Amino acid sequence: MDDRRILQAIFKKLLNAYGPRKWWPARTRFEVIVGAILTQNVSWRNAKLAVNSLKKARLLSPSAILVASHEEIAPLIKSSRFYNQKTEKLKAFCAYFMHNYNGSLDKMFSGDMESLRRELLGLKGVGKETADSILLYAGRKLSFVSDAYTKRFLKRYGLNYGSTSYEGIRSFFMKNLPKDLYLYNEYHALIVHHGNAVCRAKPDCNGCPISHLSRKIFCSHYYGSK
DNA sequence: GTCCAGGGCCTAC
DNA sequence: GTAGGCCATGGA
Repeated sequence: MDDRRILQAIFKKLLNAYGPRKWWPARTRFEVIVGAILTQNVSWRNAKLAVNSLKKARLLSPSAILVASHEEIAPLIKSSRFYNQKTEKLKAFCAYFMHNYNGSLDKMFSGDMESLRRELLGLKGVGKETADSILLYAGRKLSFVSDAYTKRFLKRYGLNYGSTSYEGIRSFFMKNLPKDLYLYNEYHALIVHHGNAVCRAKPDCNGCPISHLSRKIFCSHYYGSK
């Protein structure tokens, strides 16, 4: 089987086993962006607590975040860890967003995807994973999200012998998957779910829905090799 | 008590 | 280009 077929077969098995993950769990596109920043290196549970605190304080809008002081925002997002840095990241994004797009998500996402990606990457606090999450889950753009889970996933199942850098992994998926938003959306979410909830809970691979598809049967605990 | 989550920045080499 | 320190919560 070539890479395309393997990726499709794995997706079908994951989707069948776990069902649609329905990402991103947010009510609005702006909430997706805030969540993407707040979930950096912290569990989604803790990030969500912070999002809800902002919402409760009526600070879940670009203009409100821009006007509010650091001292107002930071305590509200304490649960998301690194709250001082994340306060500045949120304010930096909102300043950029209001200044360049007048607070219009439609306007921001209307142009060329790769140039918007470069723009987002130029912002303080927006790295590759966050930029791609924003593009895919808030902008519905065909930008595949890679991360540490994806890297371990490919290693474990013996895929992608090429570059294992972030960009290498991203383009591996984008080259070998049909250009389908639903597929991009669910694939990343399923990899995270599989690595997080299942492989970590059952390190012996008992019940793993895709180990039989692996080129390199490697069922020891893949979290041992970050 | 330890470990680690849906990272990114900065600096040193 | 990459390795390491930093940021500094909350649940298991």
